[in-house]
Amino acid sequence: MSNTTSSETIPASPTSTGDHEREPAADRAYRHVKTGLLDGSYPDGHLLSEGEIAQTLRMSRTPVREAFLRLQSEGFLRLYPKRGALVVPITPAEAHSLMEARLTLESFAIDKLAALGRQRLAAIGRELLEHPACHPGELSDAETHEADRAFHARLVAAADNPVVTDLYSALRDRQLRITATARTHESSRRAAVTEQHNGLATALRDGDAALAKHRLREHLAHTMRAIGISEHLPHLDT
Amino acid sequence: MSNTTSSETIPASPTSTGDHEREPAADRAYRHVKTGLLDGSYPDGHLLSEGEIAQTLRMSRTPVREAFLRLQSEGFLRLYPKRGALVVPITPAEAHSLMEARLTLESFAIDKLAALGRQRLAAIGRELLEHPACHPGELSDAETHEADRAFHARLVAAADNPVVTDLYSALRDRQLRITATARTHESSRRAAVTEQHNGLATALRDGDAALAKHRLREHLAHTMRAIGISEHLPHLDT
DNA sequence: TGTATCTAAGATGCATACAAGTTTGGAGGT
DNA sequence: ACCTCCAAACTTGTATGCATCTTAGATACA
Repeated sequence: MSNTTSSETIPASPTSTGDHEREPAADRAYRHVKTGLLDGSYPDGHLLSEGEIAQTLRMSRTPVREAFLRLQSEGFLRLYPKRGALVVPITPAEAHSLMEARLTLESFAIDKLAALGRQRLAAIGRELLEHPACHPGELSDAETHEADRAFHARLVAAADNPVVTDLYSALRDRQLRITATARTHESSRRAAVTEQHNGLATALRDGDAALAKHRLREHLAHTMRAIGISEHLPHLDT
Repeated sequence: MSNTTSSETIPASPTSTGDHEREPAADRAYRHVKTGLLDGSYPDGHLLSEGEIAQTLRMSRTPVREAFLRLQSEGFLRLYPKRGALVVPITPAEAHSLMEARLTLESFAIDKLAALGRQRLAAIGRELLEHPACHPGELSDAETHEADRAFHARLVAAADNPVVTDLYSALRDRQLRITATARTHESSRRAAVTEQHNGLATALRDGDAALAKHRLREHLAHTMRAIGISEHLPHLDT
């Protein structure tokens, strides 16, 4: 048996190039269900079945099953053997936990950048000040959200820790579902959020890690208030 | 169509009761591959195929595929379309990232407990002082490792944030693979590790969060040194 | 009415078959 | 010796069928 095919030539592209030339069925299923989850088509506690989705998308259950597994690992679904896929109910407690986790990881990024040197903080601060999320403009709701996501993702990525970056992006997806569910009129918050982003980026540019973390915490607390959950967040520095 | 079966009776047990009465094939496949990954049977860069594993375990590719998907989501494998499953190579950089992430999450736990009140810190400190990981004893390597894992997991769980607890447990599994790969004679470290656990628990019991975080950082740095990676970890408090 | 039981419907778990992409190695020309 | 091309042997992607488990609801009975 020729099983031990070790140390081959390194495969080229793990992530698809983004081209959607005949997208795999599993990916379509994944996107379809996730979209439904995010826009509220599948409410909390809803029980999905593989066959149901498969029929809708005109494909077999196999790729749908794969999509379900992915969504379970991301915390969106909970699979019950022989029963179905439960849309994980969003409790205020979970939303709170998510926010705490975000605060933790973003604070880590700031701390690490600070440990790497004030100039690193300043560099990312300057970069973020140029970011769309720091400038009011006529953006659609979706664009605004995407800008916000990119802003925070950029900060975390700057810490140059791929493990943390991955964890963080998974959290953001979950939070997206929460904010989408608790439909708050984004537009009214928008000005405040832009201002907060500016404040955070400015603190970074000035090399003030403590202030940056403080403003980050305020920013997240503001979001929590907007979606109506207890805005208390622990202080992460002694 | 009777699709909208919302708000059903809440399903009972998501996690199997632990009984292994005819364990599902997918679980067997998962355990088999993960074991092979952890004990080094599948070295870095090895290319696994579904069929290979399926043949070994005398089952079809379907459950093996499911196991591969799970392992990919946990960061052990990287699936290449039509090519195979690559055993993710462990680079020193990744080991470092993992440790930073662990430090971040465990430090969060300490901070949150401190924010919840000194007595909460003390309570978990007292509990951890009783833990096997704090007492030298005649334990096998596996038992020692399990105790260590449980010790840290308990600390994180005490912060009462399920999201963080989940993230942390995933990280621990990945670290297990690293320490298993870089076979260091655990036994020689054991006394020192036990001492470090004691020191950490004692600091917690005394309500000294800053000292606890310091000792945690030292503890993790010690581990990093033992497996031969750069032991530099950022200070997470300003 | 209330309750135990049985049955049918619907769900997943897994095996199997086939389609399609990728790699590899050699035949054949230069 | 060195390309070029092609075919066979891999791989995964997906569809389909059947076994099994779960559960809701009808039915029979007290």
